[in-house]
Amino acid sequence: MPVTIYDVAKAAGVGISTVSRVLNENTNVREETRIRVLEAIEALGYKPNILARNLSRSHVQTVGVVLSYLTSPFQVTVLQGIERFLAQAGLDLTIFSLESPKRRETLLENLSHGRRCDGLIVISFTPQQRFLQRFQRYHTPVVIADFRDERIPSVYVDNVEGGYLATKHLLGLGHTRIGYILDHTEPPNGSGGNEPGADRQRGYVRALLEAGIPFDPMLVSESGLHSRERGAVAAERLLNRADRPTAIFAASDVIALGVMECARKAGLALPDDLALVGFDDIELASFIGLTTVRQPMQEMGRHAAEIVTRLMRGEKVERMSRQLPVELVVRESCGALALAERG
Amino acid sequence: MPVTIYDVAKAAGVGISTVSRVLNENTNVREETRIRVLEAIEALGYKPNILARNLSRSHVQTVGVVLSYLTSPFQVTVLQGIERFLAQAGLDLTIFSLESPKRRETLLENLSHGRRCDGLIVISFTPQQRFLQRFQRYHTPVVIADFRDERIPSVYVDNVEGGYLATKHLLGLGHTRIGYILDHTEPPNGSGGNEPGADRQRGYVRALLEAGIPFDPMLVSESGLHSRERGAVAAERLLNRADRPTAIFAASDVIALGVMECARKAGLALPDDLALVGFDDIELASFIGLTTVRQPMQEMGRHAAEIVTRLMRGEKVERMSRQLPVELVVRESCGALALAERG
DNA sequence: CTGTTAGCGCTTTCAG
DNA sequence: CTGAAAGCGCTAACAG
Repeated sequence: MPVTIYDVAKAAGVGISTVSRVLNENTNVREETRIRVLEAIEALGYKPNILARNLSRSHVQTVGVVLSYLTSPFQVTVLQGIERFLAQAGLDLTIFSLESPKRRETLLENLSHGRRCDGLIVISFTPQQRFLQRFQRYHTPVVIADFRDERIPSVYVDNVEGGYLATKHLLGLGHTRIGYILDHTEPPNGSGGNEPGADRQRGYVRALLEAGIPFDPMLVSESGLHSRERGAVAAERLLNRADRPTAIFAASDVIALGVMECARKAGLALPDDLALVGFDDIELASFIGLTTVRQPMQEMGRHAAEIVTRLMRGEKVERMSRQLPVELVVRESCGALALAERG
Repeated sequence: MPVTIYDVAKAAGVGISTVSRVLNENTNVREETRIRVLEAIEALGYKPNILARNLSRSHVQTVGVVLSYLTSPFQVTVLQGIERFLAQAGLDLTIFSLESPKRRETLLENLSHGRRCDGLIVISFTPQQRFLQRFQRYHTPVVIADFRDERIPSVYVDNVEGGYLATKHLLGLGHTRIGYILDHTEPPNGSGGNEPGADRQRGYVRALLEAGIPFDPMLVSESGLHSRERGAVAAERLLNRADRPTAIFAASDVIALGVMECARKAGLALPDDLALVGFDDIELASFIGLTTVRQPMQEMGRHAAEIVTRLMRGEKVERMSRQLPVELVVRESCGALALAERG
């Protein structure tokens, strides 16, 4: 029913390959013929069938993005950066949300087989070796955002530096008992790479040591996830101690939110009773006046998208992996939002 | 290079159509043969080529979601609901972010032509008639979330009721000068349908009238977008008046955030100097203790996804359009986050 | 420059 | 039940 390349060819009085040529902007077509074909296309309202084209070219003009939670402001912001780049590049973006670690396996299993996308961007984790190999066999480039892995192109920040900056700031404020809350130490599926949370901890420890303060493992708490609830629970462990810290460095703003919530319940006022520094600088941070370490989230996405895109086109990419800068953003440390007694 | 259906057929000593049959779980295959084919598939590590399958079946196993901003917590939450449903249904999800109204035209233009997705979910706006027709010609079902349009399946809430509930609550608190901030009155591209913001205003007016308070147009302010910044600007117009309102109903939580920011700058304490009610109940609302009208965002996404999916399969859908309930969630109205003087 | 022809890998009649 | 063969609509050699 729909008009095909044959209809156009017939209408223009040429062969289908000529139509294909003008469609693909191949130069080997006489201007005159080109016009004629274009007119036929216009007249018939012809639109190439993407499915057929995909099969022929064996690609799908799509890049996939694998992220763990659509609920994470950080990941969604990275996604924004990716989306913008891809949109102007004329590529489709399909998202795969993990939600559970087990889905990660099965998803990657599927993804690495069928040609569902021409390139893949993975946010905040690194796929296991076998998947990487399979993607390679299919010539599907994979790049990671927010995670550093020597094996594949990665876009990340200097998390050690970030942790250092945050801690240093707290130290500068006169704090000596500084807690640290991270998501988790162990990579969920033990597949190499540098966990951001662990790196931030290294920076934290380094700053401590430089200031002559011994590292106290009891001051580190794991939340498991980057979520407010879990952050609050992790904070509670720290804040319930007799020798509770006077300041906390949270590995993400979302966790910091949990800390705030916990502090509020405990009747601790920020920043007087408890100083707080987050990480990421999500949109919300400026609203609540949270001091944090800013990561260029959109930029990360943009770079990752640019890299996969070029790799997909077979272009040579100069810097396959890129480290982006972090920056400490000092705010009133939630002072603007003082506590009020609950009803 | 990769193993095809022919390789499997040869290895199993059958014809390719038989392999195809077992692949598609067609019953007309002798159990014995089936096993043999399955073994060959296993042995060769065969994976069907999706591109070829797509061309043959002329579909892509993908549904597209068109949203205006990936920065909108509301839309992202609806997206979550969609994603969950689609993932378990084994369908891919590709997202199209608008960002600018002009992109909307070109995007829909493209989308409505090529078979890039088998179904489409549009969030918070309604496509123009010509696009709808084109999608219909291609048998691509379109459903809308967060917008009601008689022409196509829509999932929405009773916004009039929502506005009524919010206003009624404020009235109950003793307020008589209640402001209303909405995104915009005019549909950006004048394409019919019921604008949520306008409906909420109807509920607002109704509540006012019922309480014997005349509707004052000067108490309504437009922000243009659902954004904190724009919300703050719109709030400023209201709050700068000599006869400023003592309460504000914001058409979204994000706008309410802007109102809070504005109030903070103006030195107004919530909820004492200014009462506030938002709309949506985004994740953040509970954190800051904002009273709001909850919409079941994930549910909206889920329903929309379910409807397109069934429509794609040619199934009959009982209720093509669905209205979901709204609910007033009373919180301390930001009282928990009292003001503190700025440095 | 341009037309012919052979696939891309799978689904789907249509005969056996 | 099963195989042969004809597409799906487009791209890409390969001859002119």
